[in-house]
Amino acid sequence: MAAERDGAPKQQTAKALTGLRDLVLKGEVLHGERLSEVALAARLKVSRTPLRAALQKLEQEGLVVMIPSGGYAVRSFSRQDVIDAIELRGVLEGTAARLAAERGVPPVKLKAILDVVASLDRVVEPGPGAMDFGLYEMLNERFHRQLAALSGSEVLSREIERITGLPFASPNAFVNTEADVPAFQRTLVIAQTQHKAIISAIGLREGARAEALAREHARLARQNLDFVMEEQPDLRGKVLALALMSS
Amino acid sequence: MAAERDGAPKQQTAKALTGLRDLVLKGEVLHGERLSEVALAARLKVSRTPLRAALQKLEQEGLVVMIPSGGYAVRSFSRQDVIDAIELRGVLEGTAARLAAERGVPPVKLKAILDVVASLDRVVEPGPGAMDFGLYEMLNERFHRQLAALSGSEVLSREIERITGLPFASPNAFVNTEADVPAFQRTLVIAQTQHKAIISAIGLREGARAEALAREHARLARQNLDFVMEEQPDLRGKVLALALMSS
DNA sequence: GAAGCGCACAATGTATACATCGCGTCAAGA
DNA sequence: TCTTGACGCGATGTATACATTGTGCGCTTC
Repeated sequence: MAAERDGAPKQQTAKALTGLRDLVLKGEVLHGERLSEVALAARLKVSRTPLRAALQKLEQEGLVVMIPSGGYAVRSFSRQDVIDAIELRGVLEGTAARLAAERGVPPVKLKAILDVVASLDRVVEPGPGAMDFGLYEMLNERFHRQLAALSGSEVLSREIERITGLPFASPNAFVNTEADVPAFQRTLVIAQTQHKAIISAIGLREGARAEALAREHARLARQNLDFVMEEQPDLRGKVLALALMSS
Repeated sequence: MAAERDGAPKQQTAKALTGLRDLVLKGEVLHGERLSEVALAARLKVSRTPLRAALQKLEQEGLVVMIPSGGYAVRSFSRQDVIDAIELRGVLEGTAARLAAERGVPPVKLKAILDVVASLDRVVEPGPGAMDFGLYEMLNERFHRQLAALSGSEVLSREIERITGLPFASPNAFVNTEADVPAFQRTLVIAQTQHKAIISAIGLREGARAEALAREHARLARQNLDFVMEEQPDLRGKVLALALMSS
């Protein structure tokens, strides 16, 4: 049959995409390993056509690379790559913050992101029970997405979304790890302070400050990376994204 | 036949890619127009499969967008989009310059880009004959490519290459126009001065200065854009890239 | 006459068959 | 024993056939 009976036809490529991403992120395919199209197609229960489309999209996302002779392989990231991706996110988000400050943002949008900040406050503040990390991730992602939108630049937002797609460059990349280490929980408080400062700077039209703050905010991720790599290497397994790192 | 007899099989997708890019850049397909796969495939003498691959790559490059209901359409860029893309190139190249300065670059690489600068000097300096704009474009592109490489960051270089792929964000976007307007030739002298200053700052490990200079360097493109749009609208036709602008 | 429904066409999304190219293996010769 | 060549397998790249979905037009009805 040309299209599937049960599953929703036309979403085969989405199925292949999410399936492939999972395989890569969970490390079920190793670095440099050549990705056999037929094997993957059989494994994901899709045809080769949507699978190749998914492979192409993953190449665009940067998770796989083309082999000169043909086909694709899982990309392996050096530690320097991870550092650079985090730095780049800081630069891009910094630019978004600066443009938002320089160009001004409509009050309704400012209010919306302030609401997110307030919600984050309630999550971060030490309460009786354990912190809801899932909720934190959701709100944190929303904050960063809205920050990108504040720039008013479609081009920039797209680029931020791209770099954020790299799993270890995501704003939430190290949140999972932090759940187990009490010292890490304090970094979330620091992050929240920076969130507030960034929005404050934008509201005051202080572009340079907003840019510097957003850059520094991304630096937090690098601190966490250094901590995981050098002081607590046993935590590496808990950060899914680092499964892609070669060294 | 499954593959072509005459042409090199496996390069059909490249053929479709370059052909499609030409069609879009030359404005032979209008903004928002739905791109019919069968029609394009027939026009470019390729099958639908490599054509769809090319369409997907062009979407990655940002020249076409997906239609929610399916298929692709030529993306139309607002003037703000063009401005933002230029700004973004400045930010990214600025980051490359800063990282190069902060991290240091091997002397052999510094020497290589200095050679390019010297060659540009010879092209820009007023001589008896007319200036060789083709040579300028080649050297200018090489300078910007090597500048990106000086950062030592693969991630950043890839991103710069991406944004530079947008025709109006290319360092050479407005060079063609300048050939006719004597006043524009002076901007090339200014640009060359900035080239030298950027490399100087990198050599002196002055990261902040290098970043600021590279940003300002991109600003030159925006000046040219403003000039074309507001003072000499008749020149718009000479800048191929601006055929993509809607307003 | 206008609005809503239904049908037919055309377009995309998917599956699969085919051709070519790269790579490994094996054998023969030096 | 090492090197070089050819052969075969398996892989990707390409073409095409098929199913489904979205869209536009015409008809019917109020």
